[in-house]
Amino acid sequence: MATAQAALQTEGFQRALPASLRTRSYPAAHSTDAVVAMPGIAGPLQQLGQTVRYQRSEVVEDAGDPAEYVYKVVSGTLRAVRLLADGRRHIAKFLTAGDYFGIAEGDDYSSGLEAITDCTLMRYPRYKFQTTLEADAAAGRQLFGHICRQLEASNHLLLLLGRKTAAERLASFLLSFRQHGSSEICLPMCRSDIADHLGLTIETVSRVITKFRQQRWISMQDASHIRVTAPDKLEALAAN
Amino acid sequence: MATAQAALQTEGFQRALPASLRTRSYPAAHSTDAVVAMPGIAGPLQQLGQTVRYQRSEVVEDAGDPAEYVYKVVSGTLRAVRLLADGRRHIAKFLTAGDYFGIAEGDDYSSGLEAITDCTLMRYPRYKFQTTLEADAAAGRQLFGHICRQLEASNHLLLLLGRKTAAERLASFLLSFRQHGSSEICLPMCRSDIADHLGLTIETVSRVITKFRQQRWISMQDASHIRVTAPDKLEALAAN
DNA sequence: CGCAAGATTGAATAACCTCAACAGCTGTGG
DNA sequence: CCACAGCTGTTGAGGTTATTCAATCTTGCG
Repeated sequence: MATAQAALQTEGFQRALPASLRTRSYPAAHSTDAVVAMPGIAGPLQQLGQTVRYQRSEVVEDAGDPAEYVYKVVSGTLRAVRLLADGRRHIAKFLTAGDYFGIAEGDDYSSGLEAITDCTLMRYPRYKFQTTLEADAAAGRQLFGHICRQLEASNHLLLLLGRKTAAERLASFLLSFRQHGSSEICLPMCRSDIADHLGLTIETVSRVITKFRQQRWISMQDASHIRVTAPDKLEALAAN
Repeated sequence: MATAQAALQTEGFQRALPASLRTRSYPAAHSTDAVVAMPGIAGPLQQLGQTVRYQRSEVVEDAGDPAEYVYKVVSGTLRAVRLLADGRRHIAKFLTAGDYFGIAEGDDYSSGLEAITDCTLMRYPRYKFQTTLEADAAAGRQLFGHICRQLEASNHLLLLLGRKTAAERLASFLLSFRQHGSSEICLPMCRSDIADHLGLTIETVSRVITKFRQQRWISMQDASHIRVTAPDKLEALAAN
C-alpha cells in the first residue's frame, strides 16, 4: 500500500489527503445490542427479529464484515458508508424508518452502517430471513419492490454525482428532505455527512448553503433547520 | 424551462452547456423490431419472449416512455442513458450478454436504452414476465440475485463518481473490462460514452489514457484496443 | 481525394478543493 | 458562574483539477 503510494508519487498521480479527513472522528463501536421485547409488528418476520438500539455515532456494522444480519430501521437515521484505502469516504444512502440494510449483500457487507442519531432497528439473522421470504410470496414481492426502488435511487444519485454542479446537488438534496406539504427541513446529519453523500467538501456545502441563504431561497434557524422560501428556485436548479 | 434558466443566470448559478454536447449525435430511433425464431434457450421464459435485433446507435427505449417490456441482452453492447434537461448525460451502465433492462422500473423507464454495437435482445412483455416469475420460484431467486448485484455495482460506481480522481476512474474502468486471464481490452464504446459513464469529459478521458500510455502502463493498437502492460500500477490507482 | 466523425493535444478558464483562521455552541471543571 | 476545550460550521485566500474552447490529427468511406 505505502509502496504503491510512493511509486505513484514519482509518476505524476499523487493525491493529497482531503482536509475533511483530519477533522472527522470515528467513534469506537461498543455495540450495546440491547434486546427489547417488540410486540405487535405486522408481518411474518416479527417472530425471528430482535429489536436493537444504537446511540448516535455508534457503528452497527463495518464494511467487509461477514453479513450475518438484515436490519430494518424502526426509528432514527443511519448512514451506509464506503471508504477508499486512503480514507476518502462516500455515503451511498441515509437510512430512515422502513429502510432495510443487508439484503443485497454477498457474503460480506459491502458498506458499513453507522447511527447518525439514536436509533432503533429490527435485526434478523440473514439465513432465517431468506428462508422466511421464500415461504411468503407476498413479503418477497414487497422486498423485491423495495430493492427496485433502492436501485432507482442509486441510479438517480449516479446522475447527480456524475453530472450536476455543487449548487444543483445541494438543491436536489434539500428538496429530497422536504416533508409533504411543509417548507420546513430538518437535517439530522452533519455537514461532513452531506458532503460525503454529495461528493463535495464540507466547505463547499457550507458556501453553497450560504449562497442559497443570501439569495433568500432558504432561511435557517440553525445549521440543521432550514426553511425553503423559494422552492421554485431550488426546483429549477435541481432540474429533475 | 427557458424562464427558469434566465432567472438563474441573473442570480449567479448559470452554467454553460458542456462542450461535449456540441459534438454528440443522437441518431433517429427507427426501431426495426425484427422478430426472429429463437430455439433452445433454457428456462421457463423462453416461450413468451421475442428475439429483437438493433443496429449500432439505434434507440431501443427512451427514458420516460411507458415500460412495456423487459429486455435481456443476448449479444452486443448497449448503454443505459439518463439526461438532464439541458442535455448533460450520464450512462449508468453498459449492458452486455446476460444483462437485463426494465426490471426495476415503475410505470415508465427511468433511463433510455441505446445500442452501442449491433445487438440481439430477448424482449418480454412486462406483465407476462412478472406473472411467470411469481409462478417460478427458482427464476425469481435468480432474478433477485441479479438485481442485488446490479445494486452493488451502482453503489460501487457511486463511490467512484463521488470520490475518485479522473485517473482513478479510468484505471477502475479499464480493469473492469479485463477478461479473465488476458491483458487485452476491447472497448466497444466511444470516448464520449466512457466520459459520460465516468462523469468526465472526452478530453479528460483522452488525456488520462495518453498519460497511461506515456507511463507505459498500457499500450494501444487503436483507440478501442488496449493492452494492459502494468496491471499492478492500474490496480494501485483503482484501489478497490 | 475530400469529407465527416471520433480522438488527441494545447492554452486559458472555472469550479471546487486545500489550508487557515475564526465564530458559535456545548459540556466540563474550578 | 465563568473559563476553557473540543467540535461543528463558516468564511477567506490561494492552489489544483478538470473543463472549456479551439486547433489538429486520424480513420473510414463515398
